[in-house]
Amino acid sequence: MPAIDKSQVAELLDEIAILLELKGENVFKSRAYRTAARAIESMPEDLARLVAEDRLDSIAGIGSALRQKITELVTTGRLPYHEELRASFPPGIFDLLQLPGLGPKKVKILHDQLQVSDIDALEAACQDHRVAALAGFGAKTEANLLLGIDQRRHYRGQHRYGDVYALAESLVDDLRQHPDVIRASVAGSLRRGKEVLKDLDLLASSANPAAVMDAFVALPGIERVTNHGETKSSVLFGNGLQCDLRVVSDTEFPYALHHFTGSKEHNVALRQRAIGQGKRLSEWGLFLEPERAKKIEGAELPSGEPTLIVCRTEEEIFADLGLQYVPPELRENLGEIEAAEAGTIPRLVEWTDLKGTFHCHTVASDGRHTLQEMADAAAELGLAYLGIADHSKSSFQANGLSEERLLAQHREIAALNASRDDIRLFTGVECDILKDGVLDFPDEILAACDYVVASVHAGFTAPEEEMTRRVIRAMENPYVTMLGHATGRLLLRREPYAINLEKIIDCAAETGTWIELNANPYRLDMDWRWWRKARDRGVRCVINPDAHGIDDYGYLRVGTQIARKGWLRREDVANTRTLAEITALLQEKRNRR
DNA sequence: GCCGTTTTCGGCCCGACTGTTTTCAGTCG
Repeated sequence: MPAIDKSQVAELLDEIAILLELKGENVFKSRAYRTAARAIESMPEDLARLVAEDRLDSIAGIGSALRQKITELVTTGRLPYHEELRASFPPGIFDLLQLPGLGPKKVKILHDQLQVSDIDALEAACQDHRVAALAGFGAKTEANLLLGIDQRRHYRGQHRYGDVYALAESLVDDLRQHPDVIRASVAGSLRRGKEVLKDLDLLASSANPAAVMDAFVALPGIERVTNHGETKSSVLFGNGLQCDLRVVSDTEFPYALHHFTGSKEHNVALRQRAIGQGKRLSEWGLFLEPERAKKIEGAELPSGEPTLIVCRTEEEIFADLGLQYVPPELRENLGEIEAAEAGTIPRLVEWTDLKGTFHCHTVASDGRHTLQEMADAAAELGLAYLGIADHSKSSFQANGLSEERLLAQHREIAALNASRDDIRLFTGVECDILKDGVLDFPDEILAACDYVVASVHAGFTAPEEEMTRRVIRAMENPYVTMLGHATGRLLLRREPYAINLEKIIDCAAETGTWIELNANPYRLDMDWRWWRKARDRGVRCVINPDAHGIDDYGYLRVGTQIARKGWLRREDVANTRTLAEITALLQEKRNRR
């Protein structure tokens, strides 16, 4: 039996918490399970050892009942208590909880009174107006639920970049290990760094495609093979992600890679350019077409059959077309071809350019790791500085810090800084922007921080004008260094709140406030479509992981690709600066008042 | 279900917002 790990235990405890809520149990009981889940997840010790030595209840939040259950789970791999709880509800009930406006209480009512056990049943009940007739529900709730169901359908079949790229990399690695594979790469929208994808496209070159295909469809983790051909196969993973692999000859590889990377709009524009030069570009090659060439004024008149213009790489394809190389992230036909022609494609920021980062949480608010652990992991990653930013007091749900706790954390940080020289910690706070744009802490507290992230965490439904005014007012506070997750969106889960980004960018330019590129894969906020404009207005970007644990530093890579997609260069991103430079930059921002 | 105790019970995290209600429950952050 494989050992069950901490995160699996935590996940199971969280599920028990949900089931208890659905049962209508004491809310503090379910909260106790959640607390225990967080405690297990974030404790440094080895779980199996703690169980073996019967020291579980030395952990705060774990008493005798949870000690017994966790011990049973870890030693036997099973927990009948959980299995019985789960068996008392239909599996579709968890989907219902995902709908906005539905919590455990209402789901319980729907389940008990209308026998609604999944999304489809809920939709039918709403359409029959059986839901509105229930006590505590009404016409508006019914309409909102239908809207939520609709939105969910719209999201179905789409995947977040952050949920896909690790799988994609391991698949490409697997392909490269195969003796018959010459070259392999991710293609499609993932390679372009799109924040949301419909499927995953892979490409390989080989002289023996059938062998590569056979190996591909047999890779672990594949749930179903939907297509298994000589040059193209499609498989389905457990999370519903479809993955296509195409295999071509190595000669065709660069053309195919360019073609399957897209975007369609970019490809169309590039093909038109080829035509203008008497050439033809497709997934199979770049050809010189004598018939086309003849029509071009002043062109030499070659004769005979179309001939392949041999390109070993994508770079050579662009070069033959008289263009600078266009990185995949820019291939959206949003001006990249014109820029490549003019030679003005910038050197885009790379994730190895990042020297440090900001906006990281600790156990002081809702993070999973201590200050020390967060610092150690960041140092190990090679970061020279780390900005801490736990929640401010209004974020009760996230255990936001009071003034006193914040200042205590500052002392802790000062002590850590004094004791080590491998990394420098900056004191900071993720300060809530309250209803009218007032910040959650007075200026003297903000002034005591090395930097401040200002974020909206409540009142999402305000009209655009009000929200914009609110955020602008916060940004006008000279102690605010950067704006956190500018639109509050959660990809494939929650739409952004209404806000006028044009005005926010203008305000950032005027006040020198940085705008965060929140690299959390659910957020990737501000959206890449706005960054080029922001950059041109002189607005500084800062790529932050919004880390709630040491594993979240990996988001920085995702965030950097989104920054690239927004045409950002190293100099546009504040945290590419060295420690000395960033220290000066923070000071410079403060001095603007 | 945990915790702490002036210890074996009683408190446990707060407040805005929404939609349902005429005073509040549920959801969300």
